[in-house]
Amino acid sequence: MNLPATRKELSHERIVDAAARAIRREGCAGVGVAEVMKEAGLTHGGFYAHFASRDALLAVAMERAGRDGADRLSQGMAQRRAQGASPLRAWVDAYLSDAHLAGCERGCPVAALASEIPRQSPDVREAGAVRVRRLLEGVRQVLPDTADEHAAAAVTSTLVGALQLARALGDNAHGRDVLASARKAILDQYDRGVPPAR
Amino acid sequence: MNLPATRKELSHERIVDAAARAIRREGCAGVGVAEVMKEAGLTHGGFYAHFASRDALLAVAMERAGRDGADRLSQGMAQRRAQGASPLRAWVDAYLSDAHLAGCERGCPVAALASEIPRQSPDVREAGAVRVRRLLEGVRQVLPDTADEHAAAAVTSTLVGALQLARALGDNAHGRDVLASARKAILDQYDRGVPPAR
DNA sequence: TGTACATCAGTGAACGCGCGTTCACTGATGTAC
DNA sequence: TGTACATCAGTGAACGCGCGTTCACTGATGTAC
Repeated sequence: MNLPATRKELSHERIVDAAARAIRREGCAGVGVAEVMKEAGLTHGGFYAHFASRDALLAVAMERAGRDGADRLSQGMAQRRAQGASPLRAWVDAYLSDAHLAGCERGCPVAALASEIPRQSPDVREAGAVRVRRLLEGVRQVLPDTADEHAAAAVTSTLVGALQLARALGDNAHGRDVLASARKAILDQYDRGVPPAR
Repeated sequence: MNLPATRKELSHERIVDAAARAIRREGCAGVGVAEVMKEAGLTHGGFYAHFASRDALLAVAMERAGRDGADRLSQGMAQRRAQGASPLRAWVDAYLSDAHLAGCERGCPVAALASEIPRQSPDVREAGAVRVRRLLEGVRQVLPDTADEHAAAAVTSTLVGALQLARALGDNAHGRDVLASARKAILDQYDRGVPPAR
């Protein structure tokens, strides 16, 4: 991954990174070519040397946002794991954290964009579907072996839904209540055997 | 409600109804003044005799979509109640039905729009927050008395999240799996005492 | 009941702006000898 | 090592289109007498 990196490749990285933030912050419809290029320190004219179209950028941005979101989530998880939390508890706490509630721009693109995905172009829809599948897989891996086959989909639904409802409520205090409720429901049902670490 | 109804009031109804469908079908960004007016059987020029701006229409459309979605949900619930299902089971089955998965345009606007709400104008955000609160309240009312104070928020999160993930997956078969998983998780946890009616 | 007029609801052309996309051009980087 | 040239990456003006919004006008509805 850390190959020589030409000047163009460095620019490309900055564009994708800016777009991955913009798509989560502004939504698919809010991503503008000129704005993204400006945020990458370039002018809009050069865009089409990097991407065939705005839609092509969106698909790549969706993928990048997923990996970036997963990275941040892993960091949050690692902290809680170090404090003795089970994998599931660490994941849930990181996903439903205040930082994730407020930090849409750096968070999970599924939570930030889920309801828009079905309305996007085929490439973007496919990239979105991949992010959903990855998220389901990630949750499945932190669930205890005792959880049945349905658990991952149900838990992922609760996580994504809770973050969206909390954000949609606007009021941060009510939003945090929703996150806390979802957290409690998930852990009561799937993390009973493990004692809370704190 | 069934007052005389002038010609203008009838037109107004048609505009709001068309917008309430459009906002769920196309998303907030996809609602166009001209398209809505056309769907209402009018030309775009007359729009500003009915609304101060496109944004004002969106706020009203959000509210109307919520009531329309609740009406449809009630119909689906009534059928299942007649078959002997508990209120919770009837609600969950109606909300996670194949009809709701496919029929975004006539369904719950929270499921159709949740991730877009935080990015809308203040009026639309407020209308969206009201829809979320109403949905939470509706779920609370069908939960058994034994459910704790957190249950409504957790169950609502699961319902909304499941529908969005299912739609985002694109593939209807996988989508139905997600809905079935969410349904099972909710009913196992909150509807244990009541025997399945079918 | 009939006529003249005022008001109302809607029409459709036009305006202005934002945005995706194109393209001729520039300055920098790299290569040949 | 130095010079000449080719290629590359990015610039910024311009184009075209869609869309929200405005407005002068029209035809229909309702009212006064």
